[in-house]
Amino acid sequence: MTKQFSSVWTREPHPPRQAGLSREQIVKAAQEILDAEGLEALSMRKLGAKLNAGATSLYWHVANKDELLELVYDEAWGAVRLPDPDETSWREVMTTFAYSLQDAMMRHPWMTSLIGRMAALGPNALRLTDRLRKAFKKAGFTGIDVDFGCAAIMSYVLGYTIPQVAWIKAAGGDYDLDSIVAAIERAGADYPELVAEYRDLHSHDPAAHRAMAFDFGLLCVLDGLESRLRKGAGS
Amino acid sequence: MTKQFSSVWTREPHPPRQAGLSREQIVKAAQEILDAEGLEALSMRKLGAKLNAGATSLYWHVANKDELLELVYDEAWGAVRLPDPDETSWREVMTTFAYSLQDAMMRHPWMTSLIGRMAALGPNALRLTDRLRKAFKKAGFTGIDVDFGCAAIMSYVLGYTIPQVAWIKAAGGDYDLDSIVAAIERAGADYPELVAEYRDLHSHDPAAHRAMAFDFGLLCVLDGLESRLRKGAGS
DNA sequence: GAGTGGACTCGAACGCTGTGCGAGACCCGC
DNA sequence: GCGGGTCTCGCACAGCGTTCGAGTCCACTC
Repeated sequence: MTKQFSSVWTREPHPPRQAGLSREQIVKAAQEILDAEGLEALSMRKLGAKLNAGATSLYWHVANKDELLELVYDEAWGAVRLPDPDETSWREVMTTFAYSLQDAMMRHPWMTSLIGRMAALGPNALRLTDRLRKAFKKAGFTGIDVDFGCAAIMSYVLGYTIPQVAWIKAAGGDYDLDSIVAAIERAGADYPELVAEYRDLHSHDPAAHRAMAFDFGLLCVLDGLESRLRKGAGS
Repeated sequence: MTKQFSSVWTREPHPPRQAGLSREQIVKAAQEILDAEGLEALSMRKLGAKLNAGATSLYWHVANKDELLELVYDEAWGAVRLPDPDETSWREVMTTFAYSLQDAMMRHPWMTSLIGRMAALGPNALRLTDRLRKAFKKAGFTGIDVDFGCAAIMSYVLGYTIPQVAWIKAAGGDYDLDSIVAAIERAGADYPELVAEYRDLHSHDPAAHRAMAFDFGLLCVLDGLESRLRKGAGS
């Protein structure tokens, strides 16, 4: 940023405190650091510096780092889409939801580290579960089966994506297939068959393979849910 | 610890170096700390103290803390059971595997924090995936469906258990239902319906509910897999 | 205009972390 | 006795989250 001729003497009334610090601003900056550099790179000092503020100033707006993480975490949950079940078929709603959730986790890899550490109890997360439950009810599930259904599809998507993201991280962040395969080869000398199949598997487009594998399991879950729906048990 | 009359002069030949430090010993002690106090409580200094050694002595046997965590992590994977597919039905093998994996994660809650952070490439983890693949082949899956099947069941179990463990942690480690419900009530004032259902849901035995929900999703996945097996596609 | 009180910022400091470094201790084969 | 490899560890460094208390600024009231 080029500086005009202006100094302490000629500046406008309120330049340093430009609207001050706000909670939303802090959360937004934190998310940017997290997305760009990962969970371990986020420190209060760095975050303060990014906002042209002292590290300890943040503690006026946020109780501590954990609370800050909860805020960013819930913000990320807010990006997950779940179509209106009144306008779309049940399976389509769930499919869109599943892909949207996976997408959010891929775009914010730090989420996967938080899922195992703190419960998602923020307003966005609650809104999402509420809407997910409504979608299941709309589809015809009743009683405790609503819970079970929500848990089933949620579990699958999380469980598929979390290790996936861990692998991407382990490979250096850019899904470098060669290094993954190399690591497996180095570690798995005792299982030549497994190594060979892995190598064969990943010689094709990895993104396409990932999408197919995700879809396969998703269809399994949805088929399983649908057959239970048709049996119409309802605890 | 009370000290006998003994000093530098009267001690026996090799008292301090009592068999020295070993990698296995370190990993074992680390696992004990992790199980008892959680991931964040593990520090190199504390681990050294537990072994009556200096913190930096550990670095002779282990490259750094991350490598140490990989070792303990893989050790935990080694505890997961997968029955011999020659002696048991396919679905039973998978069910036992699923419950054993869930059990391992429940007993070592720190695992859930590591799954999203590092890939499971240790010998125990590789052996397990190798055996899982063999079980799927034995069941009749072929080609790429073997991978897809492994991913599907693995994903479901991980995805179900990881948030579950996070909730237990959030509730203070002892699955204190009241505090979970209270937290939801506090956070979810906008979704009275959801809160009411949660409260109703958890008023019964939580462990039983957890088992039922887990089983429900597991059956969905297994049914979905089985129907695909019968169709006998095989990419 | 002077004064007061709340909102907000921030530098210094504390106790903690992982880890590099170099000095030392111990034991074995010469 | 004497290297030399194996192993231990105290010191130090940079960084962390967080507390505390002093200080700045703004809006308001006399």
